[in-house]
Amino acid sequence: MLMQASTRDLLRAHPLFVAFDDERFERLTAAAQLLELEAGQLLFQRGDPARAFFVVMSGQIKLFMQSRSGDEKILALEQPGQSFAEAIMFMQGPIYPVSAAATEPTTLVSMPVREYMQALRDDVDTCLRLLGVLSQRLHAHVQEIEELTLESAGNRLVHHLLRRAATDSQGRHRVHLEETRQMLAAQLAIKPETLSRLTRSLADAGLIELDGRDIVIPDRGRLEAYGMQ
Amino acid sequence: MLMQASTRDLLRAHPLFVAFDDERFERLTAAAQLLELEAGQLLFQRGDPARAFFVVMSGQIKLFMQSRSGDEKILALEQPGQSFAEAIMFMQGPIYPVSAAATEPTTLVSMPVREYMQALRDDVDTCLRLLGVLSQRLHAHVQEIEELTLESAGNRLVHHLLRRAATDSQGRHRVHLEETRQMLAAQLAIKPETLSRLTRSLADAGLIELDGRDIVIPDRGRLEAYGMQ
DNA sequence: CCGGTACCTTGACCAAGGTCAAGGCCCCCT
DNA sequence: AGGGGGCCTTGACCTTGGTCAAGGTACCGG
Repeated sequence: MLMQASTRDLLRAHPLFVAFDDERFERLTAAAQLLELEAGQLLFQRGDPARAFFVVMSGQIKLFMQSRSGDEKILALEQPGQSFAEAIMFMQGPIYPVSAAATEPTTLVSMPVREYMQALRDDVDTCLRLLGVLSQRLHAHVQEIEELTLESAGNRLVHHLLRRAATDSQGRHRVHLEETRQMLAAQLAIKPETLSRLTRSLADAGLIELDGRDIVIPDRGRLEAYGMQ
Repeated sequence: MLMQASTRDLLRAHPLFVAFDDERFERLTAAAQLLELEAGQLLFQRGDPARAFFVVMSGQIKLFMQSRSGDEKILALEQPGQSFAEAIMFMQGPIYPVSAAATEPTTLVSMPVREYMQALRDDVDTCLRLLGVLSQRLHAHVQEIEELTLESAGNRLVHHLLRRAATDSQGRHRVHLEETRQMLAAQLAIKPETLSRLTRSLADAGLIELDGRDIVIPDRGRLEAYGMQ
């Protein structure tokens, strides 16, 4: 694999590679491939035979599923430094269970399962890290199931905003939306129209302020209280 | 831990223990505890500090979550031979993310995380099996998220029935419900009233036949076709 | 055999969120 | 500056599934 130093460093620091010794890391990068995707390009589709997992180097990957009628649910947006589809290594029928596409020009490393599994067998430390990664993902999914079944669309939006909020230069809580509203709706499993109505009613109640691609939270405590009922 | 031979055999054969050598297995069973729960008894609650995971020996454990208003969603029903809550071993804040209760008189083995983790560190084979277990669970959850967001309640019921259907003595596809209708509803994340209406309309359409605690599927292909739209 | 209790079913009504259609806004492109 | 396209918003209406209340049914203990 041809690789810039920055790419190599990002991969080297990843939990699934950091514990390997240099020799094994070299062997793995030699087996890996560097992929470049254009905005919108499909990486794999649900049902495709799975022979590799991936680490994002730059750009963004959308993991999603589609209903027969074309509705889309976004399971995750993977950012630089994050890996995805590692779990397919341990499945009996190695098939991607969801689809993946780039949302913008994206570079990623494709790591073949065969080679990585060989390395894993000799490295308990990396096994344990991988267990940590999968456990975290499992927990996130359990939480998502909980919200989907027990919370209203409005509460899901509020929790999502609170989770993503960062403190800006003026010390205010703020969510910067890189993605379109449609994509945010697809993450929350609602329609864009509903998202629009929900943000409006939160704004009308003074719980959030809309500022272009940003959403400002003037009083975090008040929004949290609202999300609790 | 006091243990009958049958209990010991069931544990010995479990994926998370089968690969250990006898000495290590002895040390682990010595550290484990055998628990007896009555029907309805709570094992742990969401948020409790997590210091052990569990293997069901007999009976049944319900993993569930509750909304503030008391609605219940059942995440899984764990049967004899199945383990649960292993993932808490690898979480930063070791806390159970869901609640667990026995649905009937139940015996289970409580395995302390500390001891098991030590054993894991020396046994790549078991690490890999554990990765397999978690991957499968992850996949199941992804599928559940997909059904919750992209399928109607009716389709979820149909898929659930098709997944559980076994061939009976007359060669007919049949689902035997050990649980109450309310519990089935809580697994599907719908209300008992809705479940009742859905089974009725499937029965009226001749797609299923109700037979006490059993549901018979006279024509599997026809039900599958229905579930596809 | 009777009565109680919990579970299940049914009906009438309601609410959350989806659908469809129209219009507005923003941004890019020339 | 003008025009076009995609995105977002809004409004009117509809559908799905939930809510509430009233029976019905099955099983259990006496």
